[in-house]
Formats: sequence, structure tokens, C-alpha cells
Amino acid sequence: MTITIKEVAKAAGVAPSTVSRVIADHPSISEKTKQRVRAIMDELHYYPNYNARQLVNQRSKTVGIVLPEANDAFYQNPFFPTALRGINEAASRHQYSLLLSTGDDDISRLDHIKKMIYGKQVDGLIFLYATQNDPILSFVIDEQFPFVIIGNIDGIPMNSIDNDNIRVAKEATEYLWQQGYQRIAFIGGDEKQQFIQQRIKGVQQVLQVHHQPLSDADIYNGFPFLENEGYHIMKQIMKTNRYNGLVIGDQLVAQGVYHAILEYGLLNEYQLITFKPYEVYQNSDYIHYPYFNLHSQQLADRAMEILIEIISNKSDSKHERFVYELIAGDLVIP
Amino acid sequence: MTITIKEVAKAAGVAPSTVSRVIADHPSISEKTKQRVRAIMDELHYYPNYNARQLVNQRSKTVGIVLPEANDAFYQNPFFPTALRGINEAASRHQYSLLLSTGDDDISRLDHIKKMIYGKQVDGLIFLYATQNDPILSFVIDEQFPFVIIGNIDGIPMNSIDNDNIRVAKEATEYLWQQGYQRIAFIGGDEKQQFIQQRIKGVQQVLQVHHQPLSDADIYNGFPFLENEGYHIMKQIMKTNRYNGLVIGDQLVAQGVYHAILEYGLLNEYQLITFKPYEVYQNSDYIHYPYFNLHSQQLADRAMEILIEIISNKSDSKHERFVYELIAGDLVIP
DNA sequence: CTGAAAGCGCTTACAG
DNA sequence: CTGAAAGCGCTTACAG
Repeated sequence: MTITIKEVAKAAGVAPSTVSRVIADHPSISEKTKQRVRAIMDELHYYPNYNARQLVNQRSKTVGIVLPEANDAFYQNPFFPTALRGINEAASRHQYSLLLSTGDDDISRLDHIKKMIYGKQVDGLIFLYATQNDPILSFVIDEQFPFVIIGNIDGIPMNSIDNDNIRVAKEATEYLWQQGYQRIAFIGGDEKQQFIQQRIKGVQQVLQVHHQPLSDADIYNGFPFLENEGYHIMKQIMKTNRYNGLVIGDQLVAQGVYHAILEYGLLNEYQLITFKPYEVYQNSDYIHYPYFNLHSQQLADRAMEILIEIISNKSDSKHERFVYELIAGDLVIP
Repeated sequence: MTITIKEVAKAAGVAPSTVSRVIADHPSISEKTKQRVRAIMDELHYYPNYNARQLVNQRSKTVGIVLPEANDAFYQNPFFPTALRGINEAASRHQYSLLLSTGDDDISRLDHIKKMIYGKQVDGLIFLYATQNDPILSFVIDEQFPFVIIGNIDGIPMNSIDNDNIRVAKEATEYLWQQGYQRIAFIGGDEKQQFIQQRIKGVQQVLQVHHQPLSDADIYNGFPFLENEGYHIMKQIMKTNRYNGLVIGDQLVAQGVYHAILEYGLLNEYQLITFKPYEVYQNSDYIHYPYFNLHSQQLADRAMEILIEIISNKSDSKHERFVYELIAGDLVIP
């Protein structure tokens, strides 16, 4: 049998409402009563029923994590678990629960999100991806439901957190340039991802300054962020002998590229630089190439913090106000 | 204002109980009424409140995912997102929700799990790790709360799903042996993980048969499952020149090992073989070394299926009965 | 400082 | 085939 507030009340010789107030640490209850009730609660192993609490409170203290349509590139990218870790930490700090979205296709995913929201299961959402024309995103914007997106979408105001992708790409490009690698290509992947567009922009801006504009032919896109894609692209590139500096938009792709270079023994011909969600090999000589640490864990942690802030402040103003935070990246040099 | 069963009832000219029965597709309600009520539900965009439903039903149709204490080796290992994907798919198929456990240390993790269970937030749990003397595991065993563990723990009966680690390790070892690589070492990592012990056993069994037993000195353990650990171990090993075949217990470690070999140009000296959660590079020549595909996604999918089965059949028998499933691994050869 | 009562939005015997 | 009523386990005005 499960212990409810009633049992505790009876055992403590008080009313259920008093027990409820003790749980909430309500100031109007005397210390003596509080202590007595708490002792009973411990003794009886009382735990509040969240369903009842959430029903009456009309809020759940839980956040939904919105995943994209299932695909290898997302699930294999270290960004995903790293972000989850950050969200998890922040959730734990604030005693929030985390509900995962499910569903393969757009229909079932949207359906699940609607159930979560209308069913009062979540107070807010965190999007772990940012793609244009996403039906779920459109839906929550319409509904004005609280959410934070990791990444950004041009032209639509929303709460978001992101890396300063233009900036890190600029710094990356400048680094190659300063090192003397001045025949530069950008290897991206999925060009529909905003961050790829932004990183391209960064590279372009720097090369513009150096009067050596990046042409469209120097931008490699149109493939998923996977190691073997980078590997094959690089095998093509090596044939041309056109570049010596490579800015690579994704770290898995970079790994494939690096493998190709290593296999062909051309480490001295190419310098590559990429972007990673965390610092991979501290204090180790196992480092192959420079990269920017994007601190994805902290990024996601902040996403959660921002969301909680938004949920808590809700309804206190008529005008719209959005949070847009940028997380800096650090250059890590072998 | 949110639409409840009452509003629907009023609009349809029926009682709330009738609406409830329509939602449940209760056979005693006439088709006419059902259709009328459903039309109204659509029109009004009615969505059931899950908190109310779960409160009265005393079950949540949600499963808790139990994560280990936060550490790099877990979050960086591709097993984690792969397993999550499998669980997610099965959850979606069965209309189950997924709640993530949170907390850094053992205390706060156990605390959260207790809240989940006693607070009636979850009907069952899936453990994404299997370590001896885990306080959460002990707790749920004591409570007889439904759970499935991915992996296994010797000597304690519980519902579990796992790869046949001894078998894949045997096959891996036999493969090396047949290829002529007969000076064999095992590179593990975290020897407290059951699957490492099992894989060691597999290697030992095969070498025993070939009258060339694996000595303790040929087993490398005592480090986390990370690339640079494999890299450094391998650099040590290469100095000794004692082996030509390497069975590597974890794929991240294997990657580090491979890098070391590649850097030193010793690809012809060593043959390695490892175990991966998914098939990495289908139809591609970007494959470095043979490995066993452990099908972690399907494994986790099955974990969820088994759990749902257990939850549904609960209380129908007095005697204890546990499910123990093994997923086969496939050798993938470059 | 504490209690009795109403209500959150559902479901499910019990009647009819 | 359908409805009125009780109840799931909480919280929170309203009294006192």
C-alpha cells in the first residue's frame, strides 16, 4: 500500500492540508508541527504523488527534449550525448525532470509533442537541432509555448543559444592563414544546417580580407556528417592538389578527412582545423590537428537554465522578449 | 482556456463519463455517439490531461532511463546514443514516454529514482549500464520494481539483455588466429565492467584450445574507455614487439590503438579486432579493421520491448520469472 | 497557526 | 447504451 498525505496526517494527528503545507515548507506552520510531521514522513517513507501534484499545480517541473527525425548523422555525432549531459546536469540542479520526445517521422513527432504540451506533461521544450521549416518549431512558435533552441534560425525571433559560428570560423581561417596555409577549402556537409552556413560566412569574410575570396568550388557540401563522407571527399580533394588548408565544419567529417590524409602519408601537405563539442585530449600528445572547443555541454546547460528562467517569469509582461546567448569557442592547438 | 472532458461532454450533449469511454473506445458506447463525440473532440482540439489520467489509472505508461554517474567514458561512447535511439523507437511504437534519470553522485541519483518510482512517474526502468554493487540496482531489486538491465551481473537474477560477449570474443580471437596472428593480447579498459570480464574469458577459452594460454600480462586494463588511453597503451605495446594480434574490448580504445599503429606505420605488423555498437561504414572502403557489430540499437529496442511485456504481465504469478536475452554479434570484415 | 472543503481532470464501478 | 457519483492524491483559498 502506498503512503499518502492522509496517512501521514492521521499518524501525526493533523489535517492533510497541514501536511501539504509542511511539504511546501509554508511559513505559517509552526516549527514544532513541521518537525513532527517530517519525522512521520520519514518514518512512513512518504513520497508525494507527482501526478496529483502536477494535476493541481497545473505545471510539471519537467522539460521536454525535442529530438530530430532519427538519422545516423545526429545519433552518431558526439554533440548529442554531450548536450544531453549538460541538460541533465542543469535539470538535476533545479530538480527538473526530463522527458524525451519520440517518433520517427514528422507526423508522429509532432503528435507526441502536442500530447506532451496539451497533456500538461512539460512546462517547456529544448530543441536539440535547428532546421528551417520544422513543423514542430512552427507549432510551438504559434502556440507561444516556452522553448529554447540550440542553434539558430535566421529571421525568426526565438529563445536560442548557440556558438558564435561566424567568429570561430573566422578565427579558424585566420589561424590557418597565419600558419602559412593559404590555399583554403571549406568542407561542410549538410548545408541546410544553419551553423554550416555561418561557418562558411566566417571563412569567406577572412579570405575576403586577404583578397583571396572563397569560391563556390572551394566549398564542399551535400553529404551527412559522417566519417566516411569526409574520408571520400578528401580522397577526391587530394587528387587535385589545390589546397593546403582545410576548415572542416564537423568533427566526424574531420576525422574521416584526417584518416585519408594519414593513410596517404600527406600529413605535411595539409593542415586541417575543425570544431568539437568538448576538449578531447587534455594533456596528451594524442592530438592530431587544431580545433575549436565549442563547449557543447555548457551550451546545453545554459539552454536549460534559460528555459527555466523563461518558464518561471512567464506572463509577467505584455511585450515579447527573447534571449539569445552566444557561447565562445576556444582554440585548442596540438 | 484548456478544453477538458467536461467541455466536450457539454458540446456533445453527453455526460463526461461517456466522453471518457469514447476516448477509451469502450465497446458499450454506440458508434453514433462515438462518432459525434470524436467530431467534437477534434473540433475543440481536445487533448487528455495526462496527470489526471495517470493519477486515476495509477500507471504512467512511461519508462525511466537510468544513466550512470556522469563520466566522459560513458557519454563519449557511441553505445549511449545508439541505445537511446533503440529505446526511443520502441517507446514510440508502443506509445510510451521516456523519462531520463538525473543526478551526478550516487545519492542524488538514487534520490531521483525513488521520486520517480514512489511518485508514480514511471512504470519501469531501463538500466543503461551494469556495474556491481550499484545502489540503485540494489534498491529496485529490493523493491521488486520492474526493470531491464542492458548488460548483466553475475549471480543475481534479473531481467536483462546483453550481447553474447564470451561468444563474440571467442569468434574474434579465432579469427585472428586463423589469419595467422597468434601472438595475442587483450586490451580492455574498465575491468569492473562485466562485459570486459566476459570478453577476456572468450579470448582465454580460444587460446586455451590452441595451447597458448593468455597470461595476465597479456591483459591490459585499468583505464577508462577513451581513445587516447588506447593510443598510449599501444605506444607502450609497440615497444615490446610481443604481439601481432590484438583483441580490443572497446571501440573508442580501438580507435586510439589504430591511430598509434597508423602513426608508426606498423599496419602490417598488427591485426586488431574490436566490437562496435553499429555497422559503421557499409559499402565503403573506409574500413580499417575487422569488428563485431553488436547491434546496440536493436539490443536497446528489445530491452524496451521486454520491459513493456513485464509491466503488462505484472502480478499474474507468484513465482519469479526472469527474462535473459542474448543478441548475436556479426563479424564485419574490411 | 491549523482545519474543512472544494477542486484539478480524469476513470470506473454501480444503476438504470 | 448512458449517466450520476465517488475517488485518485494532492493544493489552496477561506474560516477560525
